[in-house]
Amino acid sequence: MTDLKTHHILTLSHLFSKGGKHNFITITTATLGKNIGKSQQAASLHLKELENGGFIERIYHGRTFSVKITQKGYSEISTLYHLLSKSISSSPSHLELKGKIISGMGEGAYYMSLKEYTKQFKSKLSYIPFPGTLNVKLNDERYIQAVNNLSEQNGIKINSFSDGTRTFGWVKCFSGVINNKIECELIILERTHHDHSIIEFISKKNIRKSLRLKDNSTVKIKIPITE
Amino acid sequence: MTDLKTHHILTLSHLFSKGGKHNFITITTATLGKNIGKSQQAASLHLKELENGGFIERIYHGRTFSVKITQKGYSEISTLYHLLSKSISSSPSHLELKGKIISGMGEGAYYMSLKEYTKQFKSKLSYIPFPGTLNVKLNDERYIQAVNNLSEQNGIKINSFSDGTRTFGWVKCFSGVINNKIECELIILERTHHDHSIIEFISKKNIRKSLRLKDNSTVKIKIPITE
DNA sequence: ATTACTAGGCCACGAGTAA
DNA sequence: TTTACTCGTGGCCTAGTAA
Repeated sequence: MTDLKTHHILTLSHLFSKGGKHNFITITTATLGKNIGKSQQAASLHLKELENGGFIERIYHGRTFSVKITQKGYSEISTLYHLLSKSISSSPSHLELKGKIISGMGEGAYYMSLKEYTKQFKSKLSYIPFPGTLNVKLNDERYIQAVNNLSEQNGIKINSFSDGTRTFGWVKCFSGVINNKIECELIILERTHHDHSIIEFISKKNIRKSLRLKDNSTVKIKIPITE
Repeated sequence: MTDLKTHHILTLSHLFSKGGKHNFITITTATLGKNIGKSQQAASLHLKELENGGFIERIYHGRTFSVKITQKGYSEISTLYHLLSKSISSSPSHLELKGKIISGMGEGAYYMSLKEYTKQFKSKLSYIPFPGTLNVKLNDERYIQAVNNLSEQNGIKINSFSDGTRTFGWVKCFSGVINNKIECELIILERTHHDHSIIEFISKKNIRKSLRLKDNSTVKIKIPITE
């Protein structure tokens, strides 16, 4: 009896937006119904229930009435608002991945060492990566999908370039931390189309050495999401 | 089919708070049910409906699953959040009163001219009021009730004092504007207990003269609410 | 343990309508 | 016009239970 029912949220919120917190506002059940996408009868019932619950108070002028939100009504909406606020803004705003170290073909290392890339790394990441990438195999579908989603976000963009013969694609970098210790960047390559079951990292340091990682070692990567 | 149903708000919001925006989170329908104050079955159904609606996506591992909020799910919660945000914060944050000018007994004018009051007015309102109060008769129950509510808020407090013989009560001031023109303060006196059908205003200027008001003239007062 | 089906109750809603 | 009643339908929820 004390809690606000979820189907009253829109109704109460509408009264709020009309200034019902401080003033008795004049409104008909028909227009209220239209505004909350329900019937006149539903609006009438909503008000009755809100009144019984102590969320609003009414003053009648013959058939019509004025309505005002009570302190209790305010705190209910306020509570909900802060609940959502928490959920949205202070929810763990990082992506967490787990996977195992594997050996790559030295391919990533080769590309990332090209001068046109390192120049951009230097200016955009403020460091020149250790020559070599760390390859991590994601063994869980949910991590793969999560990277998939991430890859559609805007990271730090390293532009593509051409040496006259061929084109080298863009690279998107997402800052993160491996095993809570080493700062690194997850790199998404233009050439890697959809398969993110193996991901690559670059860092200022030699990650493998710093963390004493071997093939098959498990690593945990946290990537903060900023929006 | 596209809109989020109100009874799913809590469910989705809970998934959010667990970090479900960026990660696939592992959760059982039983614990989810407990968290949203519903049964395990209801939680199961909610997830099914949210999935069908495209608000979440699931990955199954045998019987259990991981769940993640989709972009669509995010924008729904976000929309609701902003709706509430608008309702709460940018709702007309002023109290509006209407009433008619009446003549007082000169009583308020007398008290408010006492030096111990004017000293405090000078320091707390930055002006010494014109000697005389404007009395306004509120003829609508809703305005009276609104003032009733207001009187329980903290305005600018003018402290009570004693001259040795008797005590002069405190005065609470609420800044406002009469007829959109003259700045003034609604004063709530300690001695006025509950009846706010007649309210009094003080101002730097002579309100009656400035606005050419006579007895029975209708005035409109706006009092901003700051919280 | 887990998810999710079925059955049944209760409640929210809209149509019709009185006042 | 207005509010708000009654009544029927549909949908949300829980209990029980299968897998």
